[in-house]
Amino acid sequence: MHLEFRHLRTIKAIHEAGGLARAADLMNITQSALSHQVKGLEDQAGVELFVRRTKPLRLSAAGMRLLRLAEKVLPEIEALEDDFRNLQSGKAGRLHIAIECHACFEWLFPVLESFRKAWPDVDVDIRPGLAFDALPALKREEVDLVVSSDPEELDAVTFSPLFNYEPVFVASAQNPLAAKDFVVAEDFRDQMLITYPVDRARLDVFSQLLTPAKVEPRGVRQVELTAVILLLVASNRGVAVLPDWVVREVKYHSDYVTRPLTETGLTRTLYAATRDEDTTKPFMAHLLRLAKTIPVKLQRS
Amino acid sequence: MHLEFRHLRTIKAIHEAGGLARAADLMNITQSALSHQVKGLEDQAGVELFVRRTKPLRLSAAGMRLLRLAEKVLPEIEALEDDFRNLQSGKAGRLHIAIECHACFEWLFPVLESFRKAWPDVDVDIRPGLAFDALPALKREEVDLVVSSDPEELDAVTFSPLFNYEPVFVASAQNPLAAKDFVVAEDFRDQMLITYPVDRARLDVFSQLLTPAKVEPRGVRQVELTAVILLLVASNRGVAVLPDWVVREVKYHSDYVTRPLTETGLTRTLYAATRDEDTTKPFMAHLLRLAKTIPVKLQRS
DNA sequence: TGAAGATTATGAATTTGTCTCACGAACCGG
DNA sequence: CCGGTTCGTGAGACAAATTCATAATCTTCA
Repeated sequence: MHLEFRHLRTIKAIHEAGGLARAADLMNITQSALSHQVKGLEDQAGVELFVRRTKPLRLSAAGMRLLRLAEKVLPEIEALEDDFRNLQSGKAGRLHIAIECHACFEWLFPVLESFRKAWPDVDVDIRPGLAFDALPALKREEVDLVVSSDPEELDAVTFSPLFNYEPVFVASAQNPLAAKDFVVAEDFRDQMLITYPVDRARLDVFSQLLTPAKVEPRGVRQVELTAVILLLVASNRGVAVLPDWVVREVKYHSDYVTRPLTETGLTRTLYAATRDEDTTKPFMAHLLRLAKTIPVKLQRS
Repeated sequence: MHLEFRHLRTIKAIHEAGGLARAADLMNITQSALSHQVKGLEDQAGVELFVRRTKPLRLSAAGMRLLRLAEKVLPEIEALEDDFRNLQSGKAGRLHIAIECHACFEWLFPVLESFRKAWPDVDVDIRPGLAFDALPALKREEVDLVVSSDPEELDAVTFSPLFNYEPVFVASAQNPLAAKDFVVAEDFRDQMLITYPVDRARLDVFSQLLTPAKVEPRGVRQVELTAVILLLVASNRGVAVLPDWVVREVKYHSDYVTRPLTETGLTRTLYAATRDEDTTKPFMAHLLRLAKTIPVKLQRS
């Protein structure tokens, strides 16, 4: 059986117009074409779709069954076409975000909340589990935006700077290092370092400090949640290096102190990587704008 | 946009096969054909359905949207084709019944209950409101079976006899006519006659007795429900003529008596009228068989 | 009942659209 | 870099849908 949407539209039109001839008008098609079409359909289905006893053609029981299908399916198609129109006009789209930096949830959520209100038809999602290979995934269109602090020269990909942050040293007030005004690489040698469970290359403390200085801490413990890291630090089970905004967000824990890394402190920049084609899209531009302003406001409050 | 089922199947196949070439195999079609098809679809939709950056073609966001439609719609079509197959094989069908005889509900319900168990895919219904014109409605396929006690010679329609019944006179034990062994037309002249609210031609008491004898009762009162008719009769507010099976069904009311009409009693036959084409269908044959046996059993019990 | 008007059916010709074939281009893994 | 794989493209073959012209029915109304 070779049913097609055309047939569904035909059935619906004949039902609504109450006859073949009027339906043909409605569809800007010849009455003859409809007659042929109906005949072909009935042949293929092996079922009489219309009562031919009466002259203004009427649907039979089987025809009614088909009509019900049509009334269920045709609106679905219109919805799809609507969605596609939105996609074309840039009102809708997909915005799947990969974050390399593990702590970015903290400022990203407020940004996305604000974004969703403005662009309800954009499919927003955060894709965890591709901390590695996030940029290849971007090129493959598996994700549409990558948050990273390591920009690369990449074809067809733009890195937009979002905001600066400072990775800061966090330790218990009981920790001897709390006495120092700032800490340096060597200070980590006899410390237990608590980090997010990601590759060392993605951790500022290693990429910016320890690896260049060839310093290995006494031990490294990987912990998933920021709150738990701070808990462990506060009870002097180890030290950590976290972006300043993270520490500020949960400053009500007063059992730990923060110190700059190196005398001057480190400054890093967070970037959003997007495909060139997407970067100009209205909703993407809007998101980038939000991601530049909202985190800064959060830090001030 | 000219979406067709073909496209939905294509999208689904490409997704499942993970590539154009394999999908083409799956659909017994050339890879080239699929390429053309996809291109045409994308042109019409104005949306990229696939990510072409990667070599084994993958669905884009818009493609996924289309895939979701496909997965929703395609099963619906299969369900329809299933239904049509059942219609063809005679497992399914429509059985809308028009009853001219107002009291037939009494035996018809048990019949239909039994029938539905055997033919769950047949759409059974009783269509009230066409006591008149039931036979034209049958020819127009608005209904599929008419229960009537007045067979006619009609082209393309078969009248199958179901069972015999006897219209009997019912009156209060207080009514003087209760003293008679049987009643005749003249006896009605000074009685209040209670009938169903239908045309006189459809009432046995008129068509078989009073109209031929040109007798008019003192008055006629029309009442919808059998139980109410018997209630009124029992309290001697009038007399009635009902099919014997009806009276037997509710015999626990002992305040009324029944008497034959005329010395020998009347015998009538109930018929089922069906379109010739339907009469041979298995489910219709089954229903007719049930309608011949079940009412008889009911009368005996 | 018969004629006019409306509605559907049919066959041949035409147009439209889809598929195949053959080939080329791009990509992947070793 | 090269064979193998996958996708894209254009031309021609083929199938299917539509139109045109006309016939066959049915409905209505006088």
